[in-house]
Amino acid sequence: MTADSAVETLSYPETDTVRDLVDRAIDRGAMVTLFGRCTVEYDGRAASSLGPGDRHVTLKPDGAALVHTDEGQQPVNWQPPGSAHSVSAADGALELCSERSNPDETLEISFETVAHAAAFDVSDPEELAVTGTEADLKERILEDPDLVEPGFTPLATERATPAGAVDIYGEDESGRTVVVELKRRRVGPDAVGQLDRYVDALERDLHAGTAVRGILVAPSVTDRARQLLAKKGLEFVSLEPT
Amino acid sequence: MTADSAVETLSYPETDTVRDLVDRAIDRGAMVTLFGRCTVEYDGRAASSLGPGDRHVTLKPDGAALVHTDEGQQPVNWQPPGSAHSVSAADGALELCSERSNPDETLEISFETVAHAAAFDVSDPEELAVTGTEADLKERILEDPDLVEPGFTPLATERATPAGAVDIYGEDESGRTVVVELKRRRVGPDAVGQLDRYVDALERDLHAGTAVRGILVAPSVTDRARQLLAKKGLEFVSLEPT
DNA sequence: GTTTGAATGTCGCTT
DNA sequence: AAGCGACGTTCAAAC
Repeated sequence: MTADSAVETLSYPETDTVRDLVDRAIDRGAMVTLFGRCTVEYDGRAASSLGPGDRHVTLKPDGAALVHTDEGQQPVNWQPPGSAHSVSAADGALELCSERSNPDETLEISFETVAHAAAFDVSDPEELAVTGTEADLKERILEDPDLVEPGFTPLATERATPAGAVDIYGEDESGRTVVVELKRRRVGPDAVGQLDRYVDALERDLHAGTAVRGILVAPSVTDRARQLLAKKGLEFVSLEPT
Repeated sequence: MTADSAVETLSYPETDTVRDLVDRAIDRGAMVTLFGRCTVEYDGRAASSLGPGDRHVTLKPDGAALVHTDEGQQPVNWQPPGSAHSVSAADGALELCSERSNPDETLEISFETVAHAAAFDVSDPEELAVTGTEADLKERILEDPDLVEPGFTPLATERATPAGAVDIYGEDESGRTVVVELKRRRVGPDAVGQLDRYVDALERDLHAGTAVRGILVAPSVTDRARQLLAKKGLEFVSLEPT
């Protein structure tokens, strides 16, 4: 791939010209970006309408489409990967359409003016390596179970219960069954509910009369979550991710 | 704004040239996009490392930063709005840095090659109008409460309880208190837990002995959620958003 | 394909 | 600032 072939750009192009560029780029699996004044209509899981304004549009070769304004981390409109992009020129306006099924969703972008268009031939062999996730926290506890409490012995991870898979399943110093739910950050009531369902499911699953301890491991909890923990007879251990 | 001033672009620029363009664009509140071979390091709530590859980078005037590969709807790396962008040229490589505090987070992008750079002056006065949301579902039920059940009378929305605000609070035909939790799509156990907390909180809040009915309104429920509903003595009404 | 829960979730609203 | 819940959440893994 030569430098010249990797990027194709147009500034304030004729509609037919940019249509051709976009069409060819989609065909060869390039990434397309457009900037200009446009309107956007979406219909699918919900429906939305966006009046005229300057936006940045990205069409990815995997079928994803993104419409970004000058504000916000999230696109104002989008289409998920797997959608089919198409382009046309009607009445001097550039029209982009991205459709998918299951669920049926359509995104239509109509450009009044295209200020800039570009096609990029992308090559990205690298995987993102993330640390500091819940999975990391789990590994840390498995290496040093005393972080939960002295004498804690992990017996299984992702142990199945009727209420779903438990993060860490084990027993305490005196042999009582312990369920540990991990969260990498401060938790609210939802996580307590999750832990409670696991404890409940295990108490039913095991022999009657078996008391199961539930321990929530997280950096901290909200007030409501703390109350809910107390009410449910569950415990909390404060532990920061590395 | 003239057509010529709205967009500035460079293809395979010298490092110093693109640094100046980016610097000026950040200063004047323009949106910047770059495409080229780069590495990305993030450190903050988590930490990540991304080896060399072709990516598309966006710097927004509100402080958001986005790094997109050729795949996926979500950026591979990013920085939220409110971050401070800076650019420098070191050893012939273009370096972008986006930092924020609270929490402290840093995103560093190092370009081996910049294939394309652009600065866009954005103007977007329009608000996005979305329909088909939970708020729409609520309005629909308030207009026609029989959708929940014949004889249902809404008394309040967002009624405060110790467990949070209830979507719709009302009473049934026979005067029993009813709590309605709305979901615009198929729900899992979390929504049942939420409804249960509201019912529980209201039964404590009202005079002792007052039975409170809890009704989950959603298109459908998962198996686990249905079991949890039954166990908690809660009800379910199937209702699709328009 | 459905279900489940994590996420650097993000976003908006209320306290 | 913190808490809480919605979101066209998206995403990946398990079933």
